[in-house]
Amino acid sequence: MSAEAKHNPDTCARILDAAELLFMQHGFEATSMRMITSEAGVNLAAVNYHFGGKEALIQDVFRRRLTWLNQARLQALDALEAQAGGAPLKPHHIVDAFFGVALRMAADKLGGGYVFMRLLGRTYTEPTEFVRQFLAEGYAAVVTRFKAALIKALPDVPPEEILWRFHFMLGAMSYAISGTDALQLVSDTRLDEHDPEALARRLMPFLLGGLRAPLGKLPTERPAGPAVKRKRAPKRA
Amino acid sequence: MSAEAKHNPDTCARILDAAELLFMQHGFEATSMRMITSEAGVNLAAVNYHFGGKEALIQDVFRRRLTWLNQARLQALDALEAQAGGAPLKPHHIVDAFFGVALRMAADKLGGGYVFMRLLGRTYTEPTEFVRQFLAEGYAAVVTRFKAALIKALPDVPPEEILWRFHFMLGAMSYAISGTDALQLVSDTRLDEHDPEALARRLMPFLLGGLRAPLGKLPTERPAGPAVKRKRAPKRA
DNA sequence: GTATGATTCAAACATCTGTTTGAAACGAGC
DNA sequence: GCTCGTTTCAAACAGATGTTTGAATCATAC
Repeated sequence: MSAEAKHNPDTCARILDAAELLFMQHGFEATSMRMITSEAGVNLAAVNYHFGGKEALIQDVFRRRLTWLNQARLQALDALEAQAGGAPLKPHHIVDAFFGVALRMAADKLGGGYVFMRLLGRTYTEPTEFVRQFLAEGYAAVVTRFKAALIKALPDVPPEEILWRFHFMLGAMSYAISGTDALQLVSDTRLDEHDPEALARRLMPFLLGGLRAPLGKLPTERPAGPAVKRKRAPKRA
Repeated sequence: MSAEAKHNPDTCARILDAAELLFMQHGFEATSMRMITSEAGVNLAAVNYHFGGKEALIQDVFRRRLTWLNQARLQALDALEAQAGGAPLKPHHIVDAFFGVALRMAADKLGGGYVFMRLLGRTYTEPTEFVRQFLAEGYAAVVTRFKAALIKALPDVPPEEILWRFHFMLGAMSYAISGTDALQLVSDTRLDEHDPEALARRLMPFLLGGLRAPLGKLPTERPAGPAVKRKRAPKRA
């Protein structure tokens, strides 16, 4: 049961906080119940008592913040569309409604939004089957709405291309939030950029630049037909 | 020992292939020795005999392909710089030397490059401590070289910004390769785009668009200090 | 043939995993 | 005082984990 009705709310919250942090740091499988309960300062059996098991705990960790995040995104989009009154939105605003909201949530270090967004970022590429399906349900409505808005806002970009670029943007944001840990992997200069404003100021132009980039050229050769490989098309040389 | 000298090379290769695949699918912690050895069709003790343990196996899984990948990247950059003869390279070519090489490796489905690139993509955000340090060593030289080339090629973008955008590009590529699995999470329309040429044609423009995007405006207040912003160069509306 | 070293194999190692249990402690209502 | 439902707790559960062991098998050289 999701931390309401009966159940000690303090114990539940402590478990959720500890699990969120440890899942972010070590992943689901590498985080044991004993790590969680000892970090939370509760008895080992508490997780099974309050949540029912490890899988249910994982889902509640996401549920606690993901519903809020996606609702905030939809509300931001609603506000934009209401203000525009039928006219296509500016890509800049759409991107901000989706990614800006997430970045501002990640800015909330004390409230735990920061930890959660990092957890969410790494969960995209580490999809345990039941977690993937769980995430898919929560995201279906949001992605549909934003995809439609982007298609309307970018009539020059084919819809299929927009979906891919959406995907690429998710990747860039995920890395942006995972942030310095992965960056120091890639560079000796440690960039302690945990200022969310600055991060948004870096990421947003990148996302928009990629989203509105001119389309890639089709391969010049291959004139017609389903990829019949002819003798050996001589390239320039 | 890294699959050379003594040791049955067939057994070692089968273990590496199985481990690579299972690590990509389930992650390191969730993949047991018994899964690996049974998938490879070898005895349970074979991993410890040939590699010394699970951690050493993980490192060899990466070593097998990562050194080749990064050397190919450096060679591509070498060729570009030799051809340019001191002149700054075109960003398009630098990006292709780094990400294009990776995408072409990912295109090698039969040779295992595809599985490996997906594994590598998800490993960035799932950094077990010892794996992170291991990756950092392999990447240090490459990133240094490419960062320098990009700084030279993009004099308008501050070096720090370039490093971040490098990071964002890594994220986008990681998601691009993790590809459809995460995308179907985000959309009902299944995009079976496993054609690497098409993927590169989608990703490259996105990366370049992000890399060359105009800088984000500083917060409007904060008048003085470094980076004095002059009036505001008006672009086309 | 035998001898030697590398490789495989089944079995067991201690330790950790998620979960369950039943009794103890708690807190409010009366 | 007592009772009742909720919550905590230490202990144990069966099963899986990575690793080790010592004998069996193999290949090769003599």
